[in-house]
Amino acid sequence: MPKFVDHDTRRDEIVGAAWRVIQREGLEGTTIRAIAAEAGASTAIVTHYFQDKKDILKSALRMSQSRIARRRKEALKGLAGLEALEASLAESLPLDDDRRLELHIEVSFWARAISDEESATEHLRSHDTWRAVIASSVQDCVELGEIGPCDVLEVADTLVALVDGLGVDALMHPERLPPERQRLVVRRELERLRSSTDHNDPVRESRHQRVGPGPQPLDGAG
Amino acid sequence: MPKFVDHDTRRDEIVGAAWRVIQREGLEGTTIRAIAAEAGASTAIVTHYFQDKKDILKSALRMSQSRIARRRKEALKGLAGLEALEASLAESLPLDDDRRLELHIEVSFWARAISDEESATEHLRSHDTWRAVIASSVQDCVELGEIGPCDVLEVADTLVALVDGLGVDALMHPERLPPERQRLVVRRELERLRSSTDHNDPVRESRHQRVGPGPQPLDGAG
Amino acid sequence: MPKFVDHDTRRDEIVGAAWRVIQREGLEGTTIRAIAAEAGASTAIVTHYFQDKKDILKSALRMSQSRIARRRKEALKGLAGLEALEASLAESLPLDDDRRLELHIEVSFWARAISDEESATEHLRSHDTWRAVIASSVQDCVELGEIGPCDVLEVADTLVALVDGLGVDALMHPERLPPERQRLVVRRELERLRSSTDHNDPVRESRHQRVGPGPQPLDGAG
Amino acid sequence: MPKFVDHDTRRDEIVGAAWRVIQREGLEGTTIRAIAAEAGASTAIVTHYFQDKKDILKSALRMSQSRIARRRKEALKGLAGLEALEASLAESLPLDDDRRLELHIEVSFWARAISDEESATEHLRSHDTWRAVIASSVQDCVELGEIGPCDVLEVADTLVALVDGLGVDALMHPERLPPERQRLVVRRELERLRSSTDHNDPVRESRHQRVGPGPQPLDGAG
DNA sequence: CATGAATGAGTGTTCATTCAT
DNA sequence: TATGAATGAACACTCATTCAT
Repeated sequence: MPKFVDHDTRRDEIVGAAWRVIQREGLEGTTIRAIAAEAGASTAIVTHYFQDKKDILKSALRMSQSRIARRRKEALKGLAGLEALEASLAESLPLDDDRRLELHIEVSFWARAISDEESATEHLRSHDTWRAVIASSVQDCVELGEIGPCDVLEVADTLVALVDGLGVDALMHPERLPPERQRLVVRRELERLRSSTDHNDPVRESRHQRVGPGPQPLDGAG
Repeated sequence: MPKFVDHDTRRDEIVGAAWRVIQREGLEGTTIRAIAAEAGASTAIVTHYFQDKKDILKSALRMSQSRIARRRKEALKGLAGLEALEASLAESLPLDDDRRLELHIEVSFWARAISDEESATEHLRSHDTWRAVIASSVQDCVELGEIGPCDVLEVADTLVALVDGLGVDALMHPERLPPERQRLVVRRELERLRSSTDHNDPVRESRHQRVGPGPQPLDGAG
Repeated sequence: MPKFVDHDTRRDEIVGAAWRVIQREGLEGTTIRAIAAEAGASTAIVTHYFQDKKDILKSALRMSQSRIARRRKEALKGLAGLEALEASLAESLPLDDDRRLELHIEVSFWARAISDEESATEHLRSHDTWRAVIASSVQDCVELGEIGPCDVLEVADTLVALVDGLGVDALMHPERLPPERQRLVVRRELERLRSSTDHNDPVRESRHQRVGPGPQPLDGAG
Repeated sequence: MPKFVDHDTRRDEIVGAAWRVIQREGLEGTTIRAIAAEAGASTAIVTHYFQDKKDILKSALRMSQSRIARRRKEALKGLAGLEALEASLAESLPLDDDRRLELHIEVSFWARAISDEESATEHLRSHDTWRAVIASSVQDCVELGEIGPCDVLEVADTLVALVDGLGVDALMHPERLPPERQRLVVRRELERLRSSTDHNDPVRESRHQRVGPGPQPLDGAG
């Protein structure tokens, strides 16, 4: 007659505890003991639900990544073009406590992803997905004519990098980069993206020819 | 008289060893023992030259920061406007092994700066300086007429965030963002910055007279 | 359910091991490693049952103090007057191996109690109790008429000091002060105490009726 | 051309520094570094003037012992009998800062003398000398008729133990046993010694009218 | 399912000591 | 004579992990 405990629920509780510890103590200061204490359980229960410490941390990271990914997807619903793009980018910024927590977890694993091959692969998996989403969203803007023809992947790399950097800067110095400031930076970037391309293109409807190696998106020669 | 050893030189050697260990093992895996071994010395030598572990790590970070800062300053020499701005931004990117190492060290301390107040202050010190340098460089571009009037600080925040994000992305996924790709992203961002603002400035030709070597640093299209 | 181990028993075992190490190696030579080895366990077990080293040592001292206190109390049972006093004092002397061990532990902390405020307070707590017991016992002798009226607290200070000094002298030089010698010193001190005061008490015979087992505890002269 | 430094003077300075460190930090907390710092010299100089740490500590103890011994001897000058005895005993009590310091040093080595054979021998050397001095002084009192015939060595053991215990008690709890209290305890002890014996001396009646009836307290021979 | 007991490896740090100058 | 450099051993303590219950 086992206790009525949902295995997955218990796991999620522990991952949640791990999140809070990581946020409070940093990844280095995160110990199984601390996670157990935060979850109000014994030390051994953590290794009961997870293989080992690595396993908990990986789970914590993955849950963070999947939550952010879900948010981004949901942010796109009902929107299109630049509006959708901006909404999606905003989901990766630490605009409120929830997103701050999730992003903090992610950033905590960045250093690891630089040194460690396995962590790098893990990170690439999620990062590539995001990059593809952004690229697709940019492509959508182009097709809608909101921005002129351009190297979509390069723009995606730019936006991803901008939001990554903006996010970590805001986490480190929230008073310098409060939510409104972050939004402004992203909005202006998108405005520049638009104005730097579309004003050169009076006949932009026809523009969709753009594809392939394409014209010179940057020097506005087109 | 004591043994002939230059105190500062020895300290630098140890900091160098610390760098290599941080790069190889990550900040968490960096132990005094490992640093000592890397420096080819005994454990106790580290606490002979440094107060404690915190002291070594702080020294390692500061040396990294000051080297990057020096590079940025030197990159500006003899240049002006967008050319100078681009050169300075490039110095913060992991374009070669030296810069990769230095940036890796910096990024390793980011997570710490989010959780820990003291680390945050330490980071802010160096980050603010950089932001000011970039802002001043942007202002220079405006005055030169290379870009139109704009919110200089906001643009600085954007560029700093972009380079921060681009740097860490490139460190994590060097094959995805090789040096040339990084340069391209930055160049295009500056390009957009120019084209999105200067068309609002009909009198820019006159202003361009002020400039030194060349008005169109990026594509020379004119 | 966890392993069947009695927590307190295990703690006592470790304290016992600590005692033996302190006796053998001295307080300075007492390391957690040595205690663990003496207890036949791993190093970490000590910090499993105790907060830290300070905690073990404090426990070791307190157990020693409480054992001695218990002995003193038991020694008084069924006795009164000088007989009781002598018995109680004797319990603080290193007359056999058990008492030698316990006293050795106590003396080991004396130096600490001189320098360190906290240790001093800790020592005072136990020392005051003892002094009060002795004073009360002396008072009893006075009331029984075995010794004449006197400054009871001063006599208590004297006896406590004598036994403290005699104990440590005997621990350092057991061959010079074997058990019989220690007993003799105490007995003669009490003898002097009696003979130097009781001539002032002409009515002491009548009072002696009150006493229990025997009125002339020391020489039985009546 | 060597510096003009008197070897012995320098040694004494270091020993003095060691004293202060022992008093402040306790014997366990006394490190060569701390002694060197206290003496305002480098670490290596300590091992230059002394073989090793043991050597410094031994020297510190011996200097303390010899100072106390010299004091005791000087205290006897011009005095005789009980007066001399009391003066000599007083020199072993922590009645002022100097004596407190010296006694503190001594007591710090007691625990060591219990465990360690060599320290015990070292202590015995000085303790025996003192005991002999006291015994001789007691003998002097007997011969002067100030106290009656008695077991001189036993009385010496008593007085030595009393002063040892009183000294350490006063060091641990100076507010409980201020100088005056210590003197009182010793004086009363000597008074009891006198009054409990001298009435047995029929040839001294004139001197001690006041004595009572009392039997011979110790041998009960009557 | 859950837990306290127990461990061994490893942490930063301190120490007395030796060495070259 | 004097000193900083350098070391290796030892310290208390923490950790992730395993085991028996």
